[in-house]
Amino acid sequence: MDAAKADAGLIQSRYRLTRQRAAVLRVLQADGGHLDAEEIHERAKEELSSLGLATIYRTLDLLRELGLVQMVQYPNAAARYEARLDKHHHLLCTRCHELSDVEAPHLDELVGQIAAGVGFEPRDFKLQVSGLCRRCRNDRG
Amino acid sequence: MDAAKADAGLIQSRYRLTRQRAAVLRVLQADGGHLDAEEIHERAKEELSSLGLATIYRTLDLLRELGLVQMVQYPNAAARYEARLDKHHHLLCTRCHELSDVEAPHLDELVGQIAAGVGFEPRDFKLQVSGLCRRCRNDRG
DNA sequence: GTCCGTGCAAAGCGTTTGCACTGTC
DNA sequence: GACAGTGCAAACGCTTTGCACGGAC
Repeated sequence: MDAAKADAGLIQSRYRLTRQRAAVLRVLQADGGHLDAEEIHERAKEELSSLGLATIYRTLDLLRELGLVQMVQYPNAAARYEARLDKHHHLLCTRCHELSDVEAPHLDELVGQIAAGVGFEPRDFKLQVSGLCRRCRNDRG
Repeated sequence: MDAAKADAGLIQSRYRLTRQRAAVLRVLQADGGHLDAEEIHERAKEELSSLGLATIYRTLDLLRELGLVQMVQYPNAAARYEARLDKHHHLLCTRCHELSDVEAPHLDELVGQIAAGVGFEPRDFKLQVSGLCRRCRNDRG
């Protein structure tokens, strides 16, 4: 995949592209979901059994710094990571705890307006919505 | 203050209004800001020196359950609590780490639309914006 | 040979829990 | 006297760190 190669190149431009780092990135890009450090560790170990959890955390920091992964943090839960790069937001189902992605087309402007009103210069923002996902809603309100 | 009395009444309706609980609520209502458990502990101890940190956490859970306080959670930081009850959102300055409040008038509708688009039933949502506050922006971008 | 990256284990931090005690009804 | 509420200390879960080793330049 071209994207994967580009990402590998980005890592190499500033750091060594080790087997460990490649494995973590591969896991995140393959899954497309929202994995926590331990889940990433499990999966990456299938490929590189000696891999330690500390390396996962260090690699995730690095990938975040390079802008290759994003982190989502919800209360009372481990941080979750995703390779998805485009601007998007999260819907958390309070029943099945599934996290899904949505785009919010006009939110940028709205945030810009809100921030401008109080002299704040926004650099990034996250919308986190909790409620019931389609499935849980049908299963039983 | 009437509001304080009403809140005390709400606690009493389901739990005992102990000196510890009153102290925590008083601290939060007096400050109006965003304090973490340890800060609340410090301040409440001025009033009740024997107070333990575990009680602070237990009380905050209870006040949250009663809807008297809200919690804000940012990555790599202790949870912060505030007595403010109306719907609002947060601006976090990445330079001075100050957290400030804003209202987002038309956000409800937008969130409703976004969620409806994917069959999600929103129950609550939070917008968290990071960037530079007015002061830090002037001090030096 | 230097230095970056790693694995392991230990430490760190905010938070929660177990338990015996206390005060209120 | 029952029981909700408390303080203390220990345990918890996620994450970070110290340190000695290993491998790439």
